[in-house]
Formats: sequence, C-alpha cells, structure tokens
Amino acid sequence: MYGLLDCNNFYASCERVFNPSLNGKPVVVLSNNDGCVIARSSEAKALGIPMGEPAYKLKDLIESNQVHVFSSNYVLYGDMSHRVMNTVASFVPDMEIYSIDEVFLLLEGFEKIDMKTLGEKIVRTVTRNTGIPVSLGIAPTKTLAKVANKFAKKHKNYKGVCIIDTDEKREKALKMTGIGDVWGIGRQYSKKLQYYNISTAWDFTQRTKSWVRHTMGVVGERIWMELRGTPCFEMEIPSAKKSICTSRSFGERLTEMAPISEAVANFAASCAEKLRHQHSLASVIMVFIHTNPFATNQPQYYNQTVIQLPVPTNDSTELIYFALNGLKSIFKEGYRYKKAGVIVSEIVHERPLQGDLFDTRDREKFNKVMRVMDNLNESFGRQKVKIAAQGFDRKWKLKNEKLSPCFTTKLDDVLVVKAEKII
DNA sequence: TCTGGGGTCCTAGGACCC
DNA sequence: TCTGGGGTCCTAGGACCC
Repeated sequence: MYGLLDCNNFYASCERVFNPSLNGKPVVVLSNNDGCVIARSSEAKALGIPMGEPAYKLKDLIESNQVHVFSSNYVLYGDMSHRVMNTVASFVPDMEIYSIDEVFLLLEGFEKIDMKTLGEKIVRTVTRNTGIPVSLGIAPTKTLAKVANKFAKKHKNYKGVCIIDTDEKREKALKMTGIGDVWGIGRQYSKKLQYYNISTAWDFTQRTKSWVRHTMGVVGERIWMELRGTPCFEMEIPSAKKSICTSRSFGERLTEMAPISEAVANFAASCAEKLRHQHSLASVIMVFIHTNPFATNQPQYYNQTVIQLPVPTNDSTELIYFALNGLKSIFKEGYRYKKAGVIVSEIVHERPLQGDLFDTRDREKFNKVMRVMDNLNESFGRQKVKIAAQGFDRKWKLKNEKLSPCFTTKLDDVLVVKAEKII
C-alpha cells in the first residue's frame, strides 16, 4: 500500500503556527511579488477566493471580509516542511518527498499493524510536533492514494485518514471523484474526456484499455491502470536535476541595464549554488528577459540567448560572466522590463570532468573559493558572502510588503565581503 | 513497373505536477 | 498600477546511420 500525506493549506497553516490569533479567520498567501493567491485557509476558500487569482482583483473582497494577507515566506515554509518530513520519517522509513507539502509513503512491512491506527497516529503526531494539520490517504497505488487523500481532507469524520483497500470503497470513491481531480488529468485532458462523456474517475476506468491508449497515449494508460488498482508509479529516488532555473519578476519595471545586470548576476549565482549543492556542472546557460505581457498597450519585447559553456561549470563567477555577456546581447533600450531569468542545463556530475585542452582557468582554485563561500554562507546566513557583480542596490527586488518574520531561521546582520578580496 | 528493415538522436510542442 | 516560480515526461517528425 502507498500513503500520501499532504499538509492542509500548507502556507496558510505555516503563518498560523506562529500567529494563533489567525485561527478561524480567512488567511491567504500571495505568490512572489505579491502577485497571485497561492494558498488559502478554508475560511478564505469559503469566501470564494479562487486559487491563482491576482491579488489586486480581490482588494474589495479582502477588505470587506478582513482577510489576512501574507507575502510568501519560503524560508519559513521550507523549514516547516523539514519538520513535517522529519516527523513522518520517524514512522515510515521508505518515503518520497514529492513537494514542499506532500510525501508518499511506502507502507510495506506493516501488514500486522492496523493501517487506520497507524495512519491516525502519524497524523496526530505531525500536527502535535509541528502545528501543521495534515491528511493521509492510503491505497494500493499512488493515484488512488491521492484520491483517498482528498476524502481524508474533505470529511472531518475520517480524522485525517482515508483508506481505499477494497473494490467497493474504490468504486464508491471513484464515482465521487471528478475526472479533472485525478492526479495527471489537467485542464486539457479533462476537457477532452468530458467531450467523450466521461465526467468521473469511475467513468474513465470503465473505458477499454485500448481506447484510453489510443486517446491519451501511454500517459493516460498508466493513470487508467493505477485507478483500477495496478501500480504503474513506484517510489522514486531523488535524482539530480536536469535543468535548474532561477527567475523573478521585478518589484518595479526596470528600463536600465545596470539593475537588470545585478538581477541576472544574482540569478546566475543562485543557479551555481543549486548546481554545487547537487554536485553537478552545467554545460549550457540560457538568459531571458521580457516586458510585461499583460500590459498590452505598451511595447513588448521578449528575448533569450543560449550559451554553450567552454567547460561544464558550477562556478558562480564563471556563470555570472557568461550570463551577463548573454544579457548584453539581448538587452534593448526603450522597454520597461518586468522579468528576467537564468536556466542552466545539460547538467553532468562534477566527476569526472571533461576538460578543454585550451582551458586557461585555474579550476582547482576557483573550486576552493566556491567551497569557502558556501561554507561561510551556510554558517553565517545566506548571501553573507557574494560576488561583487550581484551588487547591493537590489533595485530589482521583489515586492513583499506583507512578509511575516522568519520565525524559525533568524539571520544575523548582514556582512558582505567583496569576492575579489577572498580570491 | 517494381525500391526494406531497423535503429538513434535531436527538437519543438504539448501535456502535466506542485 | 497591480497577474509566480520551478520542474518533468511524452510524442511526432526530421535527419541520419547501417
């Protein structure tokens, strides 16, 4: 059996843990730049606030209902996520962290134990240890565990745990599950299936395998099998990322090269850090910038450039150098830029390194510098040491006017050392 | 007149997830 | 005025190989 444990309204719940006066009140959390609603407490959902709605459109609703609004605080949510996962790990050794607020559990070797009792104990303990309410679905496949999880979340009398372990329960649950609510069925597939008169997950399972294969390919066939109780998705072992992206919308529109350069340098440095973290090197770096596509009355510009690196690298200074060169080649005067980003790809493991016969860079030395920098930043707080090109102005910085404190991970005062000095 | 069979790699586009 | 960020997988078609 597979379990899926999912935190209820995760970001909103994190804000509540350190501010219990919010309990019972509508709470929403906004995306970066205070853009869209990305988490809602149940009270906020009841007010009809939709997921993904731009915040400015909700101004009246928020004011008239005294909705508590927060900017997203990923440092806090990341730390709370760790705490949840650690607690779960103390019960089930084989788990796959699927997202910041979800974890799959492989419930093997628990045959002698009553699943319901075990599940309720996990749910109770996580909530007691972390303050985060969670729900657990248990079923023979991951897709069915997702279905079970929705029921556990929706109906109070389940006490946070719903188990699908017989064909009767499976049929009943699937008949009550809209086709669009199935894991792996998004908007497009949902529309297509509705067209064929399939409105519930159960309807879908009643089609023949060959029909599903023909209509939705192997992707649909797997979902079909999973819903019928045959596992197609196993527990996955985390592997190194094949591409890494850092991009942000700017807090205000930027027209000058300088602040955009600073932003791009920061994005490149962030990619480099993520690469080093997973012991990888990137062979290709891509930079993009664009104006605000929603501002249809203003001149639009979108461009990107792909740069093949001479030698695969995870060195911040080198990635910044190439990223800024790329930016120079695509930046055009006369536009109000809204967003930029850096994506690194063709990622390889750091050993063995395929070098370049004519490489003149002292890679050994720069590796050491990066290591020292990472160690300092880990000990004394993020961005304590950075590359000078990352700058200090942060004109590009995000808008997050309603940020809660980093309750669990307070940083010391910032001390910046210019990179040249260390090198 | 009649022209095989079995592969790989790459890319762009489309779908999905949180 | 104000609309997020970061990923993965699959498929079809074209180019190429023997």
